[in-house]
Amino acid sequence: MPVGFSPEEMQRIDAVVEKRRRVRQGEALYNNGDDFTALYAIRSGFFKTCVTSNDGREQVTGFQMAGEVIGMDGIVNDNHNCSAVALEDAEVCVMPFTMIEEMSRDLPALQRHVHKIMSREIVRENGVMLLLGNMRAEERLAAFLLNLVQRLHARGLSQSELVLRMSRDEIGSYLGLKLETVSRSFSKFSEEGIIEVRQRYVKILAPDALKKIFNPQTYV
Amino acid sequence: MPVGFSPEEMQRIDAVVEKRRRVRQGEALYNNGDDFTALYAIRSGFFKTCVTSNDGREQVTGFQMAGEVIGMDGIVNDNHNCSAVALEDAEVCVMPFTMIEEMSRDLPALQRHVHKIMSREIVRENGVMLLLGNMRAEERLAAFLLNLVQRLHARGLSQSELVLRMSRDEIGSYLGLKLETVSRSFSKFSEEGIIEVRQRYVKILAPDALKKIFNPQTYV
DNA sequence: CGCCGCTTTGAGGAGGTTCAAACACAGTGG
DNA sequence: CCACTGTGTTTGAACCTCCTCAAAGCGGCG
Repeated sequence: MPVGFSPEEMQRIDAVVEKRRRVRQGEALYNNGDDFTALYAIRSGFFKTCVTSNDGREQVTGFQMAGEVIGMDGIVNDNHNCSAVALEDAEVCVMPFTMIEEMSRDLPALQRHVHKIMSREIVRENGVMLLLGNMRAEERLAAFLLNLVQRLHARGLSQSELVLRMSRDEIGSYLGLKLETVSRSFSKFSEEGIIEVRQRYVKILAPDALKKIFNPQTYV
Repeated sequence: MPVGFSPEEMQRIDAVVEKRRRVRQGEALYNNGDDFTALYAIRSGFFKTCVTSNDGREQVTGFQMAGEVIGMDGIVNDNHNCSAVALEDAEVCVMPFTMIEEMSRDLPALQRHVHKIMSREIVRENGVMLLLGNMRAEERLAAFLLNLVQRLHARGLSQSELVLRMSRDEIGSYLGLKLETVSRSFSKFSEEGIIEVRQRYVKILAPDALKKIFNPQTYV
């Protein structure tokens, strides 16, 4: 959330953010087609968002963690275009979008903040498109791990150890790979001593090797 | 642009939109890294937007035509995250973003409009991710052609004939395929009597067949 | 006409998928 | 306590799609 508001302003902002909602592991915060009413700020827990083609193929479009905002997909058509499912028990702030719009008319800093959040999502998706369109399996997985650990580190967690909240299948869906390919790539990294893997526990032993895989040119 | 404004409001909106800029074929409207100052509404012409990885791989993230707005990628970091290149001579409205923000504080309908445009872009990119992550070459190309012709049709052009503004290479980059694969898929469609192709001229002979390829399940 | 960029087409190869089986681990119940 | 089940993961082998490399074709323009 942005900073630099007066006490009264903070009070108004708090009002938007006061409503909470708990989502249990496996439950959806919202589903494709649901009416759009609010954006959600994740207070705790871990989500995946995914879209589905009408013949049933699913694409995970992102994994979101505490501090991130989801639901922007619903604004265009007043109903959600994707589903957000909790990968672990979670709590979110429900921020009614009409209130956000109302307030951001009075508070330029908030307005700018909202715009930045949406723009950040556009830029993130540009990056995923680059990954899906150009990278090979191991590059994708390296990029994924580096991104994940970097975000976790920004939240005070380790920059080398992590416990994946999602299955191989969900990683594969996000990266445009089959779960077997994800598993094989994990094994390969492990054999090469780059990471240590035991199920969902991952320890990054050689972050530079991962970065080199992700972006070969830089290190040649 | 939204509707339902009073005369004075329209006047203010016109002021935002009054500045024009011409971009010749092959020139960039903005480049990756450029300072972000404005959004651009395309008045005429055709653009591609693309991101580049630091080892030089390029991913076309979209093709944009008259009536569409580009530049939202620049809002987060106050500089552009991708490049927008004209594929044919083009003219855009330069809409300074500070003016957009200022005005949308006064005009809720404009504010909502801005939000929708950004949300639409997020949703569009979700769709591309689904395409890149799940579809095979011919499905991608079918989806691409159908999307293109639908957008052209919405602008009063034919719903069966079109002239591609982009090369096979650019189509391939957008679809996560090599140009040869794009070319082969075109040829395959042509052999099957689904389309007629001569270089960049394409005529869709059997739109239903294309739709069937794009989304097999629906027609089984 | 001859050059150049783009496109088409072919042949061979690589990376990822598919199918299948075995394994790990958590939870359940005898 | 341990076998039993179910879900998720790993690993192997065969296959397929798409990529790579190469050459020829097309079309526009000086």
